[in-house]
Amino acid sequence: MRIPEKRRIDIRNLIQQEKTVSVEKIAKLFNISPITVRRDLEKLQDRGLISKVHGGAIVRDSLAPEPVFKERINLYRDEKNRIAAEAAKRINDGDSIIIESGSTCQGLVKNLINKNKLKIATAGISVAGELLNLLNIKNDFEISVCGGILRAGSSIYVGPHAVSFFNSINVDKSFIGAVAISVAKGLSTATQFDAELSKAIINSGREVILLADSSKFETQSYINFMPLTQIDEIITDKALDIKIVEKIKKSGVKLTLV
Amino acid sequence: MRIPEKRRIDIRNLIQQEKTVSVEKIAKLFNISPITVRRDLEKLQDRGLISKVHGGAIVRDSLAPEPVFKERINLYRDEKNRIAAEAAKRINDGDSIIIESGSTCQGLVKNLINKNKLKIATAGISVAGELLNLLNIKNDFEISVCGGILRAGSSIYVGPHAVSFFNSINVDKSFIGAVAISVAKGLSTATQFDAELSKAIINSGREVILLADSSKFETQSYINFMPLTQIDEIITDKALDIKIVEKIKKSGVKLTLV
DNA sequence: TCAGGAATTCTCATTTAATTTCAATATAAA
DNA sequence: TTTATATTGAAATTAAATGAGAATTCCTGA
Repeated sequence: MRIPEKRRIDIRNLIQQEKTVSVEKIAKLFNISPITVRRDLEKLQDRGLISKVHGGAIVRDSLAPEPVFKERINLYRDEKNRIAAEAAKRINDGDSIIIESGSTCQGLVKNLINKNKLKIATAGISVAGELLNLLNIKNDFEISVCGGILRAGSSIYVGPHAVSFFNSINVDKSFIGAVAISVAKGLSTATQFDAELSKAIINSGREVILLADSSKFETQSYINFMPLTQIDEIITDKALDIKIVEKIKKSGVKLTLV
Repeated sequence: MRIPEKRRIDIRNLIQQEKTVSVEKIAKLFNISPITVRRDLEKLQDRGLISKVHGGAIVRDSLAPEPVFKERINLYRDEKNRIAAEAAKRINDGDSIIIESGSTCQGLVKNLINKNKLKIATAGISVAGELLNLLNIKNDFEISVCGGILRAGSSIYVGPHAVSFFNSINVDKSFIGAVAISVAKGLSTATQFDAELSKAIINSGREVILLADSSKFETQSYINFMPLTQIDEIITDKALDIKIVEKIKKSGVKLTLV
């Protein structure tokens, strides 16, 4: 059974992740004709979610004038901040933690200023930059970055080196973001690289806490890499659909709405 | 599949990075005709993103988005640029190289745009940022970053993880910078961490090329970690004292003045 | 200031992608 | 089941992108 609307959401997620995707590629991936792809893209554009361009589509803010860009950042900003602030409460002085990449996780860094003697590891390039700033103030932090291979447009290090880094460490808590979350199918990402890395990060944490705003739920990307039951706690915003809330609660995963 | 809009974004990023780019250069890099380049530049200019000038285009800085990593202030800028340009001549298409951190080495990155299929590794945080920008245009590059521990105020990753990364790779050429160079005592650094890392990088290169402006010579820092004879070639500027020149030549290390 | 050369613009032909129109199919509602 | 609505894809039309060559403008050095 095909659900066009679900496919559109997945297409949007793909574009968000890859920044630029051709019509041809989408058609092949979803097994639909180019004309249907174009119609999907048009619908997504009408909703302001992407920009349709000749040959495919790009993320909405990549070449947009300044004000639009700022607006986009403010989208879900409050939610992300509340989620990050709640997540920070789970961290005790002296903890060792992993912070994944993504804007919500990056927000968590700003909430660490009152903590002491943390050991923090990350694969996120901008998270690392943020942590480097923090280090000038909190010099009792030990900050590690995984290293690995850079991908164009990506904000994380990937590859076997990155994965083996996380395989070689154990931390009290892993804070992960997510591109797409489905109660039935678990977490999914656009590429195998991202999946491998997230898996390694999840396996390194004695406790795994997922940070995601409510828009990420009941969507899917390409590679399902982890059932939701591997997660210990999900922190999201109150806008989450009540049906999804119940499904998550039934699955046994602790859910916190802020 | 070509997406013209994606190419325009890349062109704009290139102009942001290089400040000035010629039509000819863009045409060659993106494999398009000069007339198409001009049409792209006109579109970008209409959006207020760049300024088209005779021969190419220049940045329009007023609303420029901030780079991921801050550029460092440049003393000896001309000298460093000449040294970096000369160093780039040592690199052939398909080479694997290591680029150490430091402003001279960072300048080398800007000179890689006409190379192809390079494998590049680095420990430098700003070098990595610069390479990430480059990757959007040169997607046949494979860029690895070592990872490791961050230190406040430092621009490299250090620690056993960083050292073991370089111990596990072999490259055609290592380009290293230097804090202090003495013909008699060799290279020295301020901390044991930096020394260990530089040692690993030097040992990983079949050929080791030292880039340093003339102010670095006949100075010493805290830890001597490597005799000068381990270096294959030194590239520096013409202001280097003639006595030092002779001493280096006598030591058997190839010296190039630019 | 002027000439020669380079860069740019203009016009046109070709290729490729996007849109429109129409018919068929699937899904949802009565 | 029947009807209405949405989705899909094929074919034809329209639009966009590209590059070549001629005409024009800009730049540089005498």
